[in-house]
Amino acid sequence: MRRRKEPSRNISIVDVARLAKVSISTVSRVINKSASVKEQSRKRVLEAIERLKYRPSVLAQRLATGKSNVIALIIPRYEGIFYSFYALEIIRGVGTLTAALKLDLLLHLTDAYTSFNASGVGGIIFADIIQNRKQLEEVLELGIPCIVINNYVKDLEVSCIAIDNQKASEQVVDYLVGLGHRRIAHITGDLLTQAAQDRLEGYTNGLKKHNIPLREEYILKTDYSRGQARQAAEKMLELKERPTAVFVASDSMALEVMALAQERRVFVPRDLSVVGFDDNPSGLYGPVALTTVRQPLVKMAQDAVKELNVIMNMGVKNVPIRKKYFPCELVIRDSCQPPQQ
Amino acid sequence: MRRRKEPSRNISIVDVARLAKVSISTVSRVINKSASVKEQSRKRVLEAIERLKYRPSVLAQRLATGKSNVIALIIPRYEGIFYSFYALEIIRGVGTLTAALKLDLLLHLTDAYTSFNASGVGGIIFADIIQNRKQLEEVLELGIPCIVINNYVKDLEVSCIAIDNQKASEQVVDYLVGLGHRRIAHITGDLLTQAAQDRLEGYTNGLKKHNIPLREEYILKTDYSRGQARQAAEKMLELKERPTAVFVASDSMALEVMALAQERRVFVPRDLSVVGFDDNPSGLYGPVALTTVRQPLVKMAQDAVKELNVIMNMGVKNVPIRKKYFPCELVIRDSCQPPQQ
DNA sequence: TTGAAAGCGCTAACAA
DNA sequence: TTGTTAGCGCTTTCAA
Repeated sequence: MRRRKEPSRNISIVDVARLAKVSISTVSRVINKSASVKEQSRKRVLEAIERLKYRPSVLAQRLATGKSNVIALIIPRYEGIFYSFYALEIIRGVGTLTAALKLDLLLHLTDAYTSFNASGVGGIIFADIIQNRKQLEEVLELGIPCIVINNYVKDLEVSCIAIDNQKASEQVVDYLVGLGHRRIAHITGDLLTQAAQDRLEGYTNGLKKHNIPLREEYILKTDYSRGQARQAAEKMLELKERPTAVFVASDSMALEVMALAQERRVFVPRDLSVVGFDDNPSGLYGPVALTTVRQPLVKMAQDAVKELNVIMNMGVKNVPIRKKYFPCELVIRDSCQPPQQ
Repeated sequence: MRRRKEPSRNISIVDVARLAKVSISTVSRVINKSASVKEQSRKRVLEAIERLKYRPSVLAQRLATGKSNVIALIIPRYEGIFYSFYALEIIRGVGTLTAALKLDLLLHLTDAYTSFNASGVGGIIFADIIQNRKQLEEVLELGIPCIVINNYVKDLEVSCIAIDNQKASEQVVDYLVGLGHRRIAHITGDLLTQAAQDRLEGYTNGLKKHNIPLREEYILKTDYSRGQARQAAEKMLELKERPTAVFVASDSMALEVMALAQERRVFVPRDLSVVGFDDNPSGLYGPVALTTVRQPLVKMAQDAVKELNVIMNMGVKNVPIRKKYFPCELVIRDSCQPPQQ
């Protein structure tokens, strides 16, 4: 496996020093713009660097300074994560901001078990915690700067930024009840995720608030996949007392529900009102534009990078732990109307 | 900026050696499962590692071996890259396979200019080359293992894997002509990308093959964004001699075109046949399922990782350069029919 | 303003 | 089977 070094050694700081006729310390100084260097030597060094096409080894720099500008984004890899709008939005938010801050981004898709070697990483963003709590605990124990997004972690000393799914879901119920609905179903996401749990809780709280009794058969559980959404919808449409409205835990599932309804000649919104979650642009191009909840995923991700960067610069112990919620917004389009009598 | 090392030194191989009462070489040996170590010492080392919660520094390992298991995925950051189905599919393909091969994935979104410091990286995948050819050339010059996807680079000594956009586009024209269409328009993607160029070329070749004269006004240029797609569609629908079919360079743009057509009471497929490109699942949930071209993006990306891994293990000079095309597949759904007379 | 030298944490050749 | 030691390429004291 391991080969000997290629005959052509990499050019290093030593070569530059030799060519510029200075010591390596001086070269280091000009690279880092630290300390003062005589203009003349500086110029010679710069020239040498140019001529040799020298690039400092970030590895060696990190080893020597003990500082790394790499941040790792850890995304739990559950079934279908990659079909989710969610993942891309997070990557987008983190990706743009790390680039802007000149940080390197290590993308790590993890299952629950593989342990992640965080050495060499300056900070970590956990995009949700699903079955990988142990990883988080390990990182905290090592004192590596770290922040959790999309999961409001109550029982650990770690900063986190989450979406207020519960409140948003309550508002969805408020809205539907406001339209006159009483038979409101909920197709959940994967209840291993906090988001799905919170949406379910918001739904039940919402009903409670309006004195609408909870019905077991109106709660249909899925894993966020389109396949299960379809099954759930089938079950739902076959109920003797069919709901007049359904709140679906993601837009892509809501689209599947609408597609199935159409096949079954159940018309949205006339016969069935549908609300999704995500504000996925796909929701715009169907026969009926989907009413949904917009969550500021990109902003949340960017905020996380900003905050993490602060922690990395100030030191874990010098930044207070902060836990916050970002609000969502109900986006009303065409998929809901008052129920037919 | 630079702080002194925290008082609590990281635990290193030395600590483990001390605790296990062996030399650091022995510790290194058990970490790497290299050479043979007496079972007894091995056990002591393992225990020490456990007790100290020791994790080898990947930085130091890489520096010492000169080998890195990090591969960088460089994605050109043009407007809207992150809204593209393309980017996520690539990340998905690369992400899953790097995980499987136990490689770390560095995600780098680049504009044309920022130079990427490749030191510390074992290999690089360029996801398309748009305005960043210089980066590629630099990497090649440094002799870093590298592979380009989604761009068939003819004039550089580098392996590449691309989609056969041209052939696929010709087939689209064949199909439309086969249905009886002669007035076929094309809404292009960003012509800075090779994919968009090739699709345009396939379109023109297809027409030529069927002796259909090319019409300037039937070629509408965009940057792949939905906004420009809408503008292009508006222009197209206002032509005196309106096309009966349009081949759109991406599904998301095709959806926008269909949405606009509907607003204008131009019915798809009756009044206008539409073909997209990507096989984006969003195409399935509209009023009319979109006929499109399926491109094996994920496979291509995975193949790239495999190939890159080989290069990384064998050495750049010991692996022949290979350039290949992956074929596409026309997926016929409901958005096309013979033209009305 | 500069250079020598001691790390940073690890691997691997060599000797024992 | 083990330990000693010389790197890997850089930063950073310390002394000059």
